[in-house]
Amino acid sequence: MYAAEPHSCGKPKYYVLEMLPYPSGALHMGHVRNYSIGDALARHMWMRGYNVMHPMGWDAFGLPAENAALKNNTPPREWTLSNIAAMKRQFDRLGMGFDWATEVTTCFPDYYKWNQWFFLRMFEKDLAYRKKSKVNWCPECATVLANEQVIDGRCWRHEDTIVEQRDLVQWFLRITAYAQELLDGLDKLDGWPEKVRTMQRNWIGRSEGTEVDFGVENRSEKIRVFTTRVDTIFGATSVQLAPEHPLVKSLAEDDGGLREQVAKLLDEQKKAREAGDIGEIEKHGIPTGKFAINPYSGEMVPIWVANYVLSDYGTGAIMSVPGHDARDFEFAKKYAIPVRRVIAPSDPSAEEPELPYLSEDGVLVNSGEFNGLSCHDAQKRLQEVAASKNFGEATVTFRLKDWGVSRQRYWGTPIPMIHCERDGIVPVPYDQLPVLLPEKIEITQQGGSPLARVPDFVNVTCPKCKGPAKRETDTMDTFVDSSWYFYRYTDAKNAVAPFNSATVQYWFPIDQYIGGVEHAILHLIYSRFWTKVMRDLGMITNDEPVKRLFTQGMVIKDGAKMSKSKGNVVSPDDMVARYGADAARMYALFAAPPDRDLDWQEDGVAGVTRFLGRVWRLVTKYAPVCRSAVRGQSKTQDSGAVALRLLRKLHQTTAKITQDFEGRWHFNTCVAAIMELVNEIQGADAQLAAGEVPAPVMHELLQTLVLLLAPFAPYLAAELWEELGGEGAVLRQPWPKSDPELAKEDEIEIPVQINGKLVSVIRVPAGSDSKVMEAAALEEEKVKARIAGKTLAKVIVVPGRAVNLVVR
RNA sequence: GCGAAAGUGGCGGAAUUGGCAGACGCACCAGACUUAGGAUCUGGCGGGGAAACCCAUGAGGGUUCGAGUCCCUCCUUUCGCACCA
Repeated sequence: MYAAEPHSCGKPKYYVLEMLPYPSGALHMGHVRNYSIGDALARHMWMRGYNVMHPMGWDAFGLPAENAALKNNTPPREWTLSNIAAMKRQFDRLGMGFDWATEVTTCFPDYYKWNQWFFLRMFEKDLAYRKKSKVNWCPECATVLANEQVIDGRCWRHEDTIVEQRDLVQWFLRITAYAQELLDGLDKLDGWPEKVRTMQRNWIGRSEGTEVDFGVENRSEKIRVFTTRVDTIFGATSVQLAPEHPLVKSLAEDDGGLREQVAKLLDEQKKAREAGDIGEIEKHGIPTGKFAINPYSGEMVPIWVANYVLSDYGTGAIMSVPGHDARDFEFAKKYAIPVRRVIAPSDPSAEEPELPYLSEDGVLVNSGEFNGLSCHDAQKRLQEVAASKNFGEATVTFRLKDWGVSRQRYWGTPIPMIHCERDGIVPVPYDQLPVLLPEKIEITQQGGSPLARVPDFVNVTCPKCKGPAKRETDTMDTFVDSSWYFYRYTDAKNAVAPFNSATVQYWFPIDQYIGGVEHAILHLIYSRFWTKVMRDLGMITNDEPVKRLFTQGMVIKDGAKMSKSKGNVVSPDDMVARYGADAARMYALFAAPPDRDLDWQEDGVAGVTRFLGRVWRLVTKYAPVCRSAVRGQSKTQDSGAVALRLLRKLHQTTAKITQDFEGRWHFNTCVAAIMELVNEIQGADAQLAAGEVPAPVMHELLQTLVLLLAPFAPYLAAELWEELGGEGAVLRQPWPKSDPELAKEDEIEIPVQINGKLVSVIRVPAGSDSKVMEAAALEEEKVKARIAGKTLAKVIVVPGRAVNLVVR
């Protein structure tokens, strides 16, 4: 019933997707909200006649399975699969219309085989590589984390655990190769929230500038600095090195005192990082006693080591220009380093602004042959000089780093690589994929990957030399799994390729993706990267995976995020048991607009249950009348005022909801509109009971009501559809159309203001022109009384809206 | 510190473009039905006032015939970024 149809079905396609859950064992309210939104949209689009893909799967690898294994002595696979089964039952109880035929479970070899396949392809393209590097280590996870998984110096899963820095050899994916394209692509993603695009822009962190080599007095080394303001280089009065800069190490070799002080600086830096406030660190520095040579001026400036210079941004060294940089100014004041003006206002008669002068609006002074150039021109000119004299160049620096994907854990995709003493790193041949994750192994949280202690797994034959070799024992970051899972849905059973390209081309890009904003720079940047890689491998033609992204708000309770420690967790199962799935879903849509946080109030759910009960009683009461309606019988001919009024409300409601699905997505007001409609029908109960509304009208009223309800309360809609004698499944019915003629009011209420203050309300025929409205307003008793004896200075009439009388 | 979003009854929230502030729901109050009601139905429900009316959308100013909505200043909350050179 929920399956997508073949491409040849002739219908337009619509791919609606919600982020797949981690199989923790139970859905939470955030899930209920997320999937209620997606499911309502899928059902609506289905009824609108689209070929809808609405799949679901499981992000099934990850550390919690290992923790559970340790705790309960259950193998991760078993734990994961039983969780999936339990959560699937929850989904079914909630009535979520997923197509389970295309279910994807990332911990199954038929899926992770393709992670390995992609890894090998990336290795061939030099997009996967191994290097020793400073990496983030979470002691709690006992594994490495990607930069994106470190938040304020803490682990994204353990917010109390400080991430350590370790030097390790790790596998990386070269996401930086796409940094510029990932950035440029954001401009075109106008279906994405601006917030998410901004977050990604900040994360990518593009910065244009210049790299310049400073010489070092009496040494052959150079200090390469990165600056965005090379135009201020004549104002550089010192050079500042990061404590971990290689030159610092070499200077400290024959200077024990320096070594000690640098160690202190490093320690401060580390502590600040751990406290999550590197921005607040008190600036500290040590003069090395050595001098650097400004390549433009030949000037000698002291070399310092400073705790605020980061080794992993830019070149790990900066030129310090206190006259034109706030931070350098602060530092220079503290250590009595000279401050020099090198930028003056363009207007020579203007007063010289106080230092530090940070603006780029000005001309160079005290800058030798470059005096008089504007900042902008000077930057260009200085870059040209540096390039021609071979001591520097224009560069672009990104904050984005390559994606470290090695994890020293068991429950993940094995990295398909072999270490051979003779041949080095040898990829596993494609025909030997998948590298299966061994089962029945002992899991511990210490001493590296658990896989390293499985001899059958580790010891292999080198594919090249056939000699003994060792398998890579790290597994992949689980964000690899979720970087391309939505492509697999389109062709989930494919045994010879990750997917069929033509099928993907039909379905992609995803028309609507729905999930939490917490993945704004994790999953959502990785999957954009993966899409670009697959495109460059010739597998797909789209540049971006997702056309429209929607980030729903959080579900909170009593003003706080639901959490076990706060004891304010509401269980979906409990809600379904007590109020029903329809009520729980509908409340999740009704209580707040989808993009805002939602405060879960149980009384509110009870209210929705009451409402659904009213609908049930109303529809079943008049179902016999509806069933007696003769097909094709005229609806409006012999209808009285009540019938026409109800039909009008019905068609207005239909128009409102239809319009909302097309973009605004204020489902809270859609539910409210349905409630209003029901209130109006119910308010006419006496007339209905007296038979004043003809059967064909009752038929249209109630059938349409049920259809409007179908995306929001699927169970009730299905049952009532049957009650009304409707044929086929509700989801197979065409979405109701609003007839503008029937929806039109014939008389409208117009507020009448005097000097902008509301005085009265008049009723005029719809479409009345200004003259008619003005006349009617002036005729109104209250208005008459108010303007008696005064001068009518001006009359403002907004047709169909308002009348305002300006009197003196 | 920088950037973004938000601030409306006792509560969640309505108010496409400036045009009746408080839709819809919750809670509460009153009534009906009832042996009973945590069921159902009907009505009320921003504040002041007997009423006519007046006041009210975080605070203060402005634009306008008219401002919850647009502009300026400030306050508060949430989120993101933060020695990024």
